[in-house]
Amino acid sequence: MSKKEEILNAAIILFAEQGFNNTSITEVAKATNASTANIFYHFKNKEELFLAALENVKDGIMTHFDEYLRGRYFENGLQMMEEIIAFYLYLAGAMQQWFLLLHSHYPYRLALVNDLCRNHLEQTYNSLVDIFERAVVIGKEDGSIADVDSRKTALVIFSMVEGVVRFKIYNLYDTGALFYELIKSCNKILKYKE
Amino acid sequence: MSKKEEILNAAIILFAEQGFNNTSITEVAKATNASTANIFYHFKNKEELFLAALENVKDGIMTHFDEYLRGRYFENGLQMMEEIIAFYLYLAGAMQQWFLLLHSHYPYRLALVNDLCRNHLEQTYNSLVDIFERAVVIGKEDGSIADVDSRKTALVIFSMVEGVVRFKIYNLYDTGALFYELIKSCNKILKYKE
DNA sequence: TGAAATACTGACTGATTAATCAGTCTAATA
DNA sequence: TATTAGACTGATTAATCAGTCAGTATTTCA
Repeated sequence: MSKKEEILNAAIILFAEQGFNNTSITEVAKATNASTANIFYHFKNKEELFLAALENVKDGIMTHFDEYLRGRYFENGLQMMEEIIAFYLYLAGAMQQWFLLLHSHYPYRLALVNDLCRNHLEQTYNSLVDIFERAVVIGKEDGSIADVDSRKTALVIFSMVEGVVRFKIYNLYDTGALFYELIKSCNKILKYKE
Repeated sequence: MSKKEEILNAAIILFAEQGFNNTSITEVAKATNASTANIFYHFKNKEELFLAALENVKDGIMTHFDEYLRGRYFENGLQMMEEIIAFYLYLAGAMQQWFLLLHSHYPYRLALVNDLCRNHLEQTYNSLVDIFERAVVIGKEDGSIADVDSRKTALVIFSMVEGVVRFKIYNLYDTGALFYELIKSCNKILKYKE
């Protein structure tokens, strides 16, 4: 791993755990045995380091999902949705820094004035909702899912899962005990037509 | 309004919009035409100011919900749940600063080392989930809601609503268009037994 | 080997930070 | 009117911050 990658990985963890404004360049430097000047050699300024971290998180999530989905066979759309949710919750636990970074307020504030930041966030979320939507569309075709609005239903289920992820990474509720309830609720939303 | 209350209100807005670490005491002072020294006269330090802000948010949410629920009549538990969700989303829009503060990472990090902070967060969320649970229990009694696990179902629905609130305050998706889908999904979760 | 490009550092700067302190103002009361 | 307590301020501090710069290692390749 190059020094640049090392700095980037340390930045992701520190920004995620302590926030952007509470993480100093000196801390990132100490964590990687680099000088502060070296960090500014690899990254123009602190904001650009954060954007690189956010992009890295985006790529990481996408790569993991692509790898998970590639070549995998699902019985039907409903089962696909269940497994996607399970994988999403697994990933949020295994790569907690990524989701802490995505759940922090800073990038959303930055996105209001920085196009690159807005693009990273949009791409991340749209790709994820797309995966959820794909499961709904497939399920509607094979009959395992009722005739619902694919996009909106995918969004509601995604927001439900994101709510649980937030409880998990913020230590609010024991989400392990909530998992089966989440899957059951998802099933009801998808199976029944109202 | 006393100077102390004025400072507290400004602090809530600034902490919510910019985060704890990105808000300086000087900013709070400027916003209230006070000296920085005066802020430290009313609040021991910056952290205590934040805790006072968090407590104020907790009290505000509780007061608004108490007022909303007091004397109100609901047809049945299912309808009560629908109206609670609608009110929660209304409140999250009207008092956006409160929910921005509650969704920021800082208080959850502070809660790990500060009992008072942990208590504020626990009280806030437990009170809210309690309200959701009450609706489920009432609905199970009057037959409008199926025989589900009251607490867990309340938690899943609450996390779904919190997910949508996050989308709303972070400007991620147009949640107005999602509202009816949210209510429909909630209905399915509560009406059907699996 | 030597030169050029890349990677890296120590020392520094001006700005900003939370917090302190000695002392002033104001309003109520005795 | 004199006393006093609470509210408030200006000036200051030591520490920390992001970012700069001149110069030194290290690597690459002709």
